[in-house]
Amino acid sequence: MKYCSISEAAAAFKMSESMLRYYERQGLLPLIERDEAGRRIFSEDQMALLRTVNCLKNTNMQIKQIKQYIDWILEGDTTIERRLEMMKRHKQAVLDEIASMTESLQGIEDKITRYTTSMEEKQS
Amino acid sequence: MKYCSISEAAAAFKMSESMLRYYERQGLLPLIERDEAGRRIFSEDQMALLRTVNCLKNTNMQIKQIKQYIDWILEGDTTIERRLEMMKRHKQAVLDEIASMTESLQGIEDKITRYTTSMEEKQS
DNA sequence: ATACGACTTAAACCATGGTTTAAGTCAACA
DNA sequence: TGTTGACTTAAACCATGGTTTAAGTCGTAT
Repeated sequence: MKYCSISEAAAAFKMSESMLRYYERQGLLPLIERDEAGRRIFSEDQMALLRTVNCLKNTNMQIKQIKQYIDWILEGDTTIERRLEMMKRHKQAVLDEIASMTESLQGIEDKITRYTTSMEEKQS
Repeated sequence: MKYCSISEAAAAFKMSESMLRYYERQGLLPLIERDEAGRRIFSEDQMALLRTVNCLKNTNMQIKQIKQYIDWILEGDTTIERRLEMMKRHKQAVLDEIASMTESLQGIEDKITRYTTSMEEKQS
């Protein structure tokens, strides 16, 4: 069982150390162990949890909602149905957001086309 | 030439009226005309500009950067190259973000699979 | 021995992107 | 005529998601 320091965990997920401390404070990373000197040590389980938190954060889930999810994990198997429902809802929210961005992307591509044409005309 | 009131413009883009006033204050909607009573009236040109601002905002461009873009539009054709460059960069940023979200989505789908299996086992 | 780097804490601070409030103007309708 | 509803302004307020600061504790390399 290998343990990571906070700097290693931060590097692994391209987060700042203060972000990890902040997440712990917000209850997103419960049960993080400490070494004899009081320093955080991240077990493989904690790294797995951090990976999950990171997925949710990356897809714009709010801290409060991630905390709810973590709380349900801590509560045990009786909350699996609620967790499943949350993940299904979130999946849909992510798909909707991707669709919305993709649609707006078209507007941006239209600008690129117009400006490119305009530049070519200037050339000639 | 049809003009829209602020409430119509807000409804058209699913924004709040205060958001439109805020955007104008930030310089994202310059040159908005007023009627005799001092109320904002949105021309078709302004609606087109609002559509563009909305695309950029929807794809998470920051207000400051959108303002830069609008300022370049106001400056005239000499800024077309810069606008083109900005749109190209932004397009790439959007593609990157969509790719990142899509990757994280996989983690979410994995959870859904695990929880679904777990629920089925409980059933039996 | 000491100095350095990596860590700790709590609390203050910050940026971003709006929303809300209070006080006022105007047009139209009963 | 008066009151309702849609608008106006400037300024204050708010939530979110962190970052920064100050003061202190370790472990180790010189």
